[in-house]
Amino acid sequence: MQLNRYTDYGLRLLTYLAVLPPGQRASIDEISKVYDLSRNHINKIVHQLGKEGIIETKRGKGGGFSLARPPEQINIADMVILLEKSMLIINCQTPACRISPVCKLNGILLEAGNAFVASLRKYSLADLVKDNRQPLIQILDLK
Amino acid sequence: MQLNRYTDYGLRLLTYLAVLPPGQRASIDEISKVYDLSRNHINKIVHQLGKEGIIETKRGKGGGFSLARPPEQINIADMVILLEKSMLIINCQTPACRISPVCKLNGILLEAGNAFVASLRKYSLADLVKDNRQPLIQILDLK
DNA sequence: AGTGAAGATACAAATAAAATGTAGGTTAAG
DNA sequence: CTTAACCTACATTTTATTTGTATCTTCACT
Repeated sequence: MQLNRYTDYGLRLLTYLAVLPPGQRASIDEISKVYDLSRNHINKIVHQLGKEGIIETKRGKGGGFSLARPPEQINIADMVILLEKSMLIINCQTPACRISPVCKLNGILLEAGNAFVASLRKYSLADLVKDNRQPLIQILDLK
Repeated sequence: MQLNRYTDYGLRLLTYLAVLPPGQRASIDEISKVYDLSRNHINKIVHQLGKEGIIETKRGKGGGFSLARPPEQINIADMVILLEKSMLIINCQTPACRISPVCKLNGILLEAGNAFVASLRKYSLADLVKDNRQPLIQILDLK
């Protein structure tokens, strides 16, 4: 019942980008250093988010990446769903459960999972930065 | 973002007990066989649920266990919280996140976790059995 | 009393998933 | 053509979960 670190790191990364002044780019190196996280993990996340169109990546010297849309338009729920491999709360198939054809548990857990996502959906990246951009800029050593 | 098998098995076990005619007892052997699950895992779950007072266990010949309260009074949310080791959605401490003092993410995820639990809280063990006791009895080979 | 069936308890091993690491490829700026 | 950046693939390590083995204790029945 815990999100993967991959997802966690992804959200930290997106927070970083939300704080970054528009027009500026971040690099994998920069982010893995400031948060002290596995460079490779950040690498993978950047790659995925790039493919998914959440961030715009630029190769080569002076390259890097930045949010593809304004933070207001990037929803937390979407990001969690994207980064987390699976949102299934239980797996009735493995190991197979013989009562699954008549079991109501799956529906109940599905509903709860939806409630989780619906709650997240109230927030966007902008909410992560609202009212605390300055302290974030300082801690993240930006500008 | 998935419950442990331990929790899953625990819920299957509780479903079994909810279907069981009042006054009857189940055994570890019986349950691990009918669901085809690790005997040891079921053993541990029975032990925990016994300690927590959810089920009443009886040692010795003719022993076994059954629900300590009527299914209506056993809430799904409570069972998930009990069985799952931790309900924390992320861990800002390990690996430590330097922005955590000013980070709003934790609060947002906490709120979502609460929404998850609140959704589960609408249901009790009785709801798992309502309207499908007969097919369950058949599949579980009871009586 | 003795036997067998049941849960209680402890620890060890195996498995799977996640996290991390290494290496080289590709692109683009200067 | 060199350097800085992302891209891609694969290998390794670590951790948590799951499963297994063994023994102890309790209790009913003979």
